[in-house]
Amino acid sequence: MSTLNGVEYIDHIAYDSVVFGYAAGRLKILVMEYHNTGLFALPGGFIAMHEDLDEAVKNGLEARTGLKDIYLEQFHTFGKADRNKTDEMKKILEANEIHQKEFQWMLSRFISVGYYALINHELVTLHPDALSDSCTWYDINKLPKLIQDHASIVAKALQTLRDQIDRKLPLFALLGEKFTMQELQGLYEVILDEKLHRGTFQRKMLSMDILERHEKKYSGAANKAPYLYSFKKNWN
Amino acid sequence: MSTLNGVEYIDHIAYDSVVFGYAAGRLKILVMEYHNTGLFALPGGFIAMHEDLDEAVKNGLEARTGLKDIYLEQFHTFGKADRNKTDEMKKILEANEIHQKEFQWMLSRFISVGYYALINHELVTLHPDALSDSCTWYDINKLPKLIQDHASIVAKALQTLRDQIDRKLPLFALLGEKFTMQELQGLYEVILDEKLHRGTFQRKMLSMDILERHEKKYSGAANKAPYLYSFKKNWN
DNA sequence: CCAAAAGTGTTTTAGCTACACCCATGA
DNA sequence: TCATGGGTGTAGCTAAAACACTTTTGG
Repeated sequence: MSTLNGVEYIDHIAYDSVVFGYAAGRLKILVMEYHNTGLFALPGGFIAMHEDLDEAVKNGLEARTGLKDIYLEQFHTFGKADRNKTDEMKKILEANEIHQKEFQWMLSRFISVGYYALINHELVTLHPDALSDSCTWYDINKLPKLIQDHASIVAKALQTLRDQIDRKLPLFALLGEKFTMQELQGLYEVILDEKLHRGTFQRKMLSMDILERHEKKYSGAANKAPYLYSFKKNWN
Repeated sequence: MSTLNGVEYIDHIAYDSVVFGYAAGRLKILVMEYHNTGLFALPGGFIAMHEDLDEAVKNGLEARTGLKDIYLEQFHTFGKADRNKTDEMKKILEANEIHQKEFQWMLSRFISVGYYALINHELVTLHPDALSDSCTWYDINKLPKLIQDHASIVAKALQTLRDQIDRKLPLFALLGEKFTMQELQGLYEVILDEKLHRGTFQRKMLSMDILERHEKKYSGAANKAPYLYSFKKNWN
C-alpha cells in the first residue's frame, strides 16, 4: 500500500484516461507534459483503497477539468509486464526533485484500466497535477510522442469510440447544448475519418428520433439558416 | 506483494474467467465449488509479478482445462470498492484450514479483470485448484448462487458474447472440428436466446465465405443427410 | 411412395446511397 | 436576382427476411 498526499492508494493499479474534445472541426484529446522532461502522457491516476474504480476516474477527471457528470466509458485494461519503462518514470520524479523512498512505488509495475471521456471543451478549465506543468488539448492527428504504451491506449480508445458511435451516441457531450446538423455531421466525420453524405446523414439522425428541433440559426451569410438541434431528454 | 506456492503475485489484482462450452444444445460455463462451504465461484487467479495479464489468464485456464491456444477475450474490469465480501473468503480459507498470516492478503480488496473463453468441452479434462473440490459445467440458465459479484460478471460476459457474435465469430471453438449447419444454428440460437430462420441463417453463413463443406453426415434417420462444415484456415 | 429434414431459388422488404429539386437567406 | 447552403423527395441498389420449391434419405 502506498501513500500520496495522505491518501492510501492501491499498489500496481492505475487508470489512464483518453479525454476527447471537439473544437474547430478537430477531434482532440487531453495530454499532460511533465516538468522539464519533454515527456508527454495521458492524464491518469491511482485508486484510493476505499474508492470505487469508476469513482476514482470520475474524481480524477473532475479535479482536472472542473466538470461534473462527465461521460465515461471503460474500454480496456492494459497489463503487459513490460509496459512500465522505469527510466521514463525516474526522469519524471527526478525532474520534480523527488528522490524519497516513499515514492519508489511509482516505479513498479502497473496494470492500467483505460477509460475514455467525452467533454465539451468550452466548459473546461484545465488543471495539471503536481508532477505536470501543463494539461493541453492536442489534435488527435498531431499528438506528441507519449510515454510507455500510451499511444496504443489512445488507438484503442479511438477504435472503441468508432465502434460505439452508432450504438450509444453520447456525442452531445462533445458539442454545445444546441448544434446544427452540419456540426454533428462534422463530428461524425472526424471521428470516423470518412466523408458522409449530407442528405443521408440528416435522414438517419432524424429517423433515430433522439433529436429535438429548435429555432433557426442565422449566421449572417447569404444562405438558408440551419435549424438548431439538441438531444432529447431521454435520448438513450 | 504476496506469495503463493513460491510465486510472487501482484496484490489486489485478480482475473475471473467465464468459460463457455456447448453440449447437448445447451450453453454452459465452468463453475468451481469450494471445499465444505457450499460456495460457488468463477475460476480465477492472480497475476505473477513478471507475467503479462493475458498470459496469466491463459496459463491459469490451461492448468484447469489442459487446453492450449484457448480463445480468450477481455471484456471488462470490475472495481467496486465493496465487491469483496470478506466473510465469504474467510469461510473458504477456514474450510481449507488456512489460518496463517501469509494468506491474509486474499481477504483484501481486489480489482478483477474479466475474460471470457470459448472451448470445446469434449476436449477438456477439468482440474480444480487447491482450494476447490470441483470444477464443473453448469447450464447458463441454471447456475448456482455465486459469491461476490460473479453473477454480474457472467451477465456482462454473456452480453459481450452476444454483441460480438456477428463480428468476430470465434464459435468454432465451441463446436467440434466438423459440424452441421443445424448445430451451428443451434449454438447461435442458444447464445442469442432467439429463434433464427433456417434458410436465412444458412445463406448468411455461406455468404461469409468462412466455411468449408465436407462429406455428408448420415444419421440413419429417414431424411436428407446434412453436409458437415468446418471453418477455413484463415477464417478471420 | 411417403415423411422429414436439408439445400437453394424467388419474392418481398428495409435501409442506405446518390441525385436532384426546392427553399431560405443576405449580398 | 443570384450564389450559397439547408431540407427533403425520389429512384436505384444491396442485404436481409420470409416463403416456397426441390432434393435426399430410410422406412
